[in-house]
Amino acid sequence: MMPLMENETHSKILNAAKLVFSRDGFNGARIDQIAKEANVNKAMIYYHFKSKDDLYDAVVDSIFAKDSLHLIKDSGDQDFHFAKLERLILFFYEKMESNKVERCSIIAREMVSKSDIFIKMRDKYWIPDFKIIIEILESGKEKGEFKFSQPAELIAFTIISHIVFYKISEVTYADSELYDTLYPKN
Amino acid sequence: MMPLMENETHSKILNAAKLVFSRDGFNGARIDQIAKEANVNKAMIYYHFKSKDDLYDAVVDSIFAKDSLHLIKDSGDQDFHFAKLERLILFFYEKMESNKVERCSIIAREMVSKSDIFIKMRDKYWIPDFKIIIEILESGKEKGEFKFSQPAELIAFTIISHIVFYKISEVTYADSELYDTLYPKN
DNA sequence: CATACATTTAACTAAATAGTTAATCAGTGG
DNA sequence: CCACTGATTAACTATTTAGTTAAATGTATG
Repeated sequence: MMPLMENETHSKILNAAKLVFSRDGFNGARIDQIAKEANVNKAMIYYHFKSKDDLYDAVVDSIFAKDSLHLIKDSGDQDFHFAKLERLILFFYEKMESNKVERCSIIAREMVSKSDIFIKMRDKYWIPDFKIIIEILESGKEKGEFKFSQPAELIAFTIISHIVFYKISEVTYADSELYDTLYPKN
Repeated sequence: MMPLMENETHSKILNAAKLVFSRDGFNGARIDQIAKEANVNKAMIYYHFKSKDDLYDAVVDSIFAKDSLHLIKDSGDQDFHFAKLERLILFFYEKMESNKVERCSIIAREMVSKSDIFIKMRDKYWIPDFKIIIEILESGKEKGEFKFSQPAELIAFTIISHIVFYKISEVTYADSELYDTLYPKN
């Protein structure tokens, strides 16, 4: 069979790795366990990926790389900053929804580590999203559509961090007595 | 020398363990490294603690056990719920400030794990704090001092989560270009 | 079929790491 | 000064774990 869509084994490994890394963290994750859950011989992991680090890197990229706010920054009506901001917030919320558990687990753990991967995530994925929100807040303020006296960075931070923490907590408080009240729809 | 204050070696180990566990996470932390940073022979760790898990447990307790909101719940003026809430929020903020890096690192990592320790932290330390805030919000609403239509749980969650995430992010964005704007005083 | 190339496997290695042990040291009381 | 107790050490063990290898198995192509 020709490699029609990237590669069957490759994606089986990547999917299992997503689950195991997000469940157990990088240091807690076991290559043998990933192989087992991918239903694949361990050596296949090293056939497709250089190392455990490399595999983790691929997992992080597959979760974060494809949904920067840049993708929709310039779509839709450009005149109304409120609608623009609303669209970005909704997009960001929905991106946190997709792969929620994997994404949130990795974010939470990486936020407080100082690994190379963390630096990459922060500077390559998070800060650019931050800046897009900041940009819209500031240009909306210039046009008189928004009014605020705090730095735009702080407003942007408040918006983003609230969504992120709300989603991380959804993972945290699942099975607890508060869950149903905090997350009524689920 | 008599063991005048708990034990010299014991607390040297505990302090080093706090640093190492919070920096590297439970699975990333090395007993040898803790021994090294505590300036203590490795076997001393097993003389004072049953296992790595037991040591981690002690670390978590030493960071979280001593500052429940219960401690100040009934202090001060009991008539004005706004002042009461303000006092609790301030206390909570200050408790997040003390041992900030260790506390936040452990919280962030434990939030998305499902370990026994996590369940203990959530049910023994976090949810009780939640409930104290909820209680005050509700009794303040009854007396007509507060007005809100959302469930009190959600308001309490919003208050607490914002402080927690703000502090976790302080650890996250240290050394980044956004740090000075988000955390101007430091 | 035969050659080449990609994929897969079981068995192996080397290093790391949590935990143990048996011996030693230092102080205290009789 | 001897016996006892708690504290401390260096050396050791058993296991786990990331990573390797060499051989086997397809799979396509001339």
